[in-house]
Amino acid sequence: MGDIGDIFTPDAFGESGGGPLYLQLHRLIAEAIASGRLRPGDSLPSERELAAMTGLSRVTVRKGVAELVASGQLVQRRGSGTFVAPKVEKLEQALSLLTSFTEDMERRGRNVESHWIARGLHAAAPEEVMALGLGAGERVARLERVRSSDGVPLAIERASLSQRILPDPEQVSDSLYAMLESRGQRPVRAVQRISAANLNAKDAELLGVAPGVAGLRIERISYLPSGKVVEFTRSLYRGDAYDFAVELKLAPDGERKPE
Amino acid sequence: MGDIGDIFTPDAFGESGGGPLYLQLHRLIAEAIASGRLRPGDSLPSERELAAMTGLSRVTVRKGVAELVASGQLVQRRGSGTFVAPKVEKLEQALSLLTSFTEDMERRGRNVESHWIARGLHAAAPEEVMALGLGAGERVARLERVRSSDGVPLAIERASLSQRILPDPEQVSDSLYAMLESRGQRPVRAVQRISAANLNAKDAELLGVAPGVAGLRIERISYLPSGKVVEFTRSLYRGDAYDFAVELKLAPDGERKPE
DNA sequence: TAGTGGTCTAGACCACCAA
DNA sequence: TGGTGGTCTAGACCACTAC
Repeated sequence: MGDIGDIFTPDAFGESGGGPLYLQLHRLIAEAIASGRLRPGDSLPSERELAAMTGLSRVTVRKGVAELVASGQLVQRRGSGTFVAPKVEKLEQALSLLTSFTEDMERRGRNVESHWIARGLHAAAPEEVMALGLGAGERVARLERVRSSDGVPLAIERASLSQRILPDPEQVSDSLYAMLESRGQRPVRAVQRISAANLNAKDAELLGVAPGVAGLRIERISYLPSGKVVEFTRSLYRGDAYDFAVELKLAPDGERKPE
Repeated sequence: MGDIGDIFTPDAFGESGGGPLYLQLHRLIAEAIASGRLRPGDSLPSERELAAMTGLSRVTVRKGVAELVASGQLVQRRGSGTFVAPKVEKLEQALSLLTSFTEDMERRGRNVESHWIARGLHAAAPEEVMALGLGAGERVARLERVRSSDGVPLAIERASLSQRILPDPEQVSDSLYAMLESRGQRPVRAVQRISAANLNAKDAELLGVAPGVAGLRIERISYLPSGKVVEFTRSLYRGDAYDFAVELKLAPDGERKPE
């Protein structure tokens, strides 16, 4: 037997002085994962068993486990059990090139799946009017989808384009950029803003992770050579599945801005 | 009186069919914040009061509140109460220029405070040997500090440099880059990797937020003109306080990489 | 000292999944 | 059907803060 039976014993608690009991349990599990005694896919003892093994109440066990679930290290399935989360291979992506998700994935030889959540023409929200520089009453095409690769959901993409640029959103199949290119309206420049946020319940479900897991939020506004705005896209990437890479250069003195 | 008394009534629960009670409470509070009925700095009723007002148990109230604390919307202070988190002004930073935190802040006229956590020479960790390309037995200077502006902690910075480049880490006062420049070893190029992660208890405390809040993790390796590595820095930024901005360009055909 | 959040318990019922 | 996680309760004690 060995492994799991030895990890969770009452001895590890109480006198060890390691603060609250749920934190001690948390640490115990985290260390077992880090050290490889618990490996991705392994199942943990049930909450009730864990409680019996450690001498804690089930409520306390749940609290200790909850944080590991919230940070994506454990996965819980009702009726089934608690498991060590499968390791996600981190994808590295260059951040300074204006490429589309489809192209990125194809370049590294991975397949792409898109699951449409919504696709259609709508009245513009104030945010969209601002970003796209729309006139009064102008409608927007909205493309909302989950992007996956090899069956793993990686990102939620919510794109908005003026109806003038994309009158028929239903025509977009896989690659928006391919579609735009065929219409001679592929953007050549874009500005992105990157921040981090905890995923809410809805977005977490779309990405197949627990609510509260950290996600990368990227807002992109891209432009035609003429300077006209093409798209306004808000994306949410799984924080554990993505690494964005950027190369920085020292600004030449001439480019350093005053103020 | 009005406001707060009206928000939390038993009527809002039970029959409304909105799923688990703690989620209903969560939604109730989140909406009160979003709509401005609860404003930054406002205090919520105590957990016991809230339980009495809503007819829920205190455990359930705590669970409903916990998620808002974990995502940074509420702040709890033991012995004092629960409050709506103060609004943090999001700082925007250009990601394509190789500048230091100190310079960034000065450029926008904000003061900088550094709180040293550790500063000294150590045996190199494997990760550091890799990143810095160290020889056997070579020691590293470690600089670990919390960066704040106007009293608000914004980032944790953990920098490692070869002892050859920075023999005496104690000499670094505020700006590492200023120090390097004075020694003629200012980097001119760097590569960064950006991802998102939930802050652990230790880092969260350093940044003055609740554990589990989303943070932006940035790893930077920077180089001298000669191509030699200067520093390897791992930073954690508060996800709610930072926006990194990048400009993207279409890769000219000649630069597009095969494979 | 009175009130707050932080921890912990024992026990209950439900929804779901697998055999 | 038996076991799993998901929700919920009432009550207790502690550590801390503000007065």
